[in-house]
Amino acid sequence: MVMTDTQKKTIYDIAKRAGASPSTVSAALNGTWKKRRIAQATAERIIEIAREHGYSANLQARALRTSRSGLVALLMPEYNRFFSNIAQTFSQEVRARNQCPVIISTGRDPDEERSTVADLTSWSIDAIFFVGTVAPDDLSHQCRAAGIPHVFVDQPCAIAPSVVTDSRTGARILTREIIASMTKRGRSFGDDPRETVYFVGGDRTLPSTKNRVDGFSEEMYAQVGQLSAPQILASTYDLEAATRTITQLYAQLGGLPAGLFINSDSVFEGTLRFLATLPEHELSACSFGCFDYEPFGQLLRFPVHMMRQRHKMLVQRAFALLENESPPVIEYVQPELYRAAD
Amino acid sequence: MVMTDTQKKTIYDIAKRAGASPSTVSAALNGTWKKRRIAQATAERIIEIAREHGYSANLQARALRTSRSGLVALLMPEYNRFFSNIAQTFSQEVRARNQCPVIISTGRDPDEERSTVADLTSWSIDAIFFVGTVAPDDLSHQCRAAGIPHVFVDQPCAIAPSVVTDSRTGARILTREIIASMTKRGRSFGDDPRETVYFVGGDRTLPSTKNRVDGFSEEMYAQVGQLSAPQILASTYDLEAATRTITQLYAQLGGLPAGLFINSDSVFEGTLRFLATLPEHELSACSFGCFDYEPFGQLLRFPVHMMRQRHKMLVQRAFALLENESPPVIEYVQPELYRAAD
DNA sequence: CTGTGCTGCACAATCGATGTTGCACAGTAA
DNA sequence: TTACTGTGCAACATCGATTGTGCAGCACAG
Repeated sequence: MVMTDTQKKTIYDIAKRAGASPSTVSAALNGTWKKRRIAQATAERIIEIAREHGYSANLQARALRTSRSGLVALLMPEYNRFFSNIAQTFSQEVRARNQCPVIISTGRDPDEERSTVADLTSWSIDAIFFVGTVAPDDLSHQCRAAGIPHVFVDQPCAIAPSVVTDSRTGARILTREIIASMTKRGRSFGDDPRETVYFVGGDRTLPSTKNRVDGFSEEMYAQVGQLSAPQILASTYDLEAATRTITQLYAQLGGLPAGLFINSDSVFEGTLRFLATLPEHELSACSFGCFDYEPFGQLLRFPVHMMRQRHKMLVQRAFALLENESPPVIEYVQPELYRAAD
Repeated sequence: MVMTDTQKKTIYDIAKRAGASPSTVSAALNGTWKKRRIAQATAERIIEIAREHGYSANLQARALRTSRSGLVALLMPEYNRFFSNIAQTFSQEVRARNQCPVIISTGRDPDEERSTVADLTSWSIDAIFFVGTVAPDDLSHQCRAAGIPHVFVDQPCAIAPSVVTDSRTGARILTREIIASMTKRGRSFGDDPRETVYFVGGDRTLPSTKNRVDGFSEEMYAQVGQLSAPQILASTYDLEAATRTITQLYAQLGGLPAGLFINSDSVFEGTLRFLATLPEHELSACSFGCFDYEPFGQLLRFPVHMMRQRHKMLVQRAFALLENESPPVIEYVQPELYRAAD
């Protein structure tokens, strides 16, 4: 292991040391030497010399020449627990393929998303994973124009392969659980606006929230036969907004409702900031469900049912779609119910 | 906005359209046209044409030529809450500088770290931020050999600029809070091994844990005048291991101790998996402190004091050190105490 | 009319890796 | 000996942007 100098090593340096030509060195090092009819002995000698000199290829040069960068990008809105899990899995999968993960959060800003994709195309990115993006179709067009394979996770796109959680079914199941929990607490649906379940958080203009609202509504109709518009308070995923929403709801109803369907991790956190100020008995009279899994949710002062999205499966299926050059399809992954001890 | 074809545009294409030479186009587009004595009219015409044609530079080519990539990397162990916060801030800061963040988790594996840095050097990375890495000195040498500016966050390095939380002071303060909480609960230190505080989780071979153990020990000595070796159970940050540790401790003591110093987010989660199985009165008899901030910790069935690390400050100070080409120094950032309502 | 200086730009080398083409040489068949 | 087939490798063009250098053309002084 002789590090003669700390300078960059190129195939030209190695070629000189090995008494060979740069093209031979290149072939030896990237394994194409057999195709190129380089003698095995020559190849091995070159590889050994490269190792000794700590050679590592200049990836910009390679990418420029081959127009493939070995970079795979993940665009996500923010680093909350769900997206971080996705990022973690993504990172592992990419590295397992000997590529380099590039993870970027765009804060749910469509312009930011557009310009990020533009940046990435300048990098000859090999593929892009979009997670929870705001304007999928635009992004897909951008990628298509640049010839970049891409896939959508957690938010479907009509014109590109997508893998999403089956939010509608998941929401039905979670709603059913909340209602069952209410019944156990001896609460029943009535004319008092407090005696029902409220849906809090998320953005109805986005498919995932829309599907959860649909699932929630369907189950409410099926079980209770009634649902009023004000029961659904879904305009944003913002944490602070969630705090305001629940605060207002509490003021308006003169207390907590009988049940709360909490849409997402961040909404959960925002809601809890208000709930933390309430006395124990008010909390234990309400039935909670959260569409996202938060481990700490198991240890709150009150039970919370949770829908866990299977991030590993989502990402792995997304890779599969990419690698099979899938046409635009939407693949659904079922979430898992975590049932709290009531 | 005429998109004649979806193919890649190069400065050569633009040059042809503008009736200029590629070098002139290059100068016009990257703002050096004044230096190169290009007429303002020419520059503006070229810029306009480039915009019309949706030109965007091939960054590989630029990086190859200039040997600066515009990529800034962050290496971190995993995506827990603390590191995700760091990643979020990092991402914003990098993009604010018109560069591209590359975030990679290496799972606390030193080999993984080494090979990742090797990969990154092949990308002519402009700078690397190391967060919570296992073997800082090796990594620093690697970077130095490749001429890559770098900085350590949350884990100091003797031979490179570092920004870390003042863990020792933080641990003293948190320990003091736990002891105060015990006193409120009417528990005092005695011969019964349950009547004291235990330190759980982390890796004593790592500086941050070591400093927290030191702070913990100092405060225990100062306040109680006694401390026994078995009180410190710090061998890993692993979540499952934390569950096992607390389970064993409980079995061994025949119950919870009077106080628990929980080292880090992930250890908190692991510990809670066991604590969740205990009855309320056992939990409320114990005083908890966690060295990390977890918002959900405010809403558990029992109070938990927490030390919040200031991730934004950590990252911003790290950028400052990098940009000033700081010599090897260790900069300390004070964490903030979140005091639970006992 | 020659020389000097400035303006405005084009030319060409360069970064490092890739892959196509082609050449020298050895071996074999005719 | 000649022609032909393979083998093993080197030369060279190429990817697209940057940058040092050079050279027209013009104005103006001498």
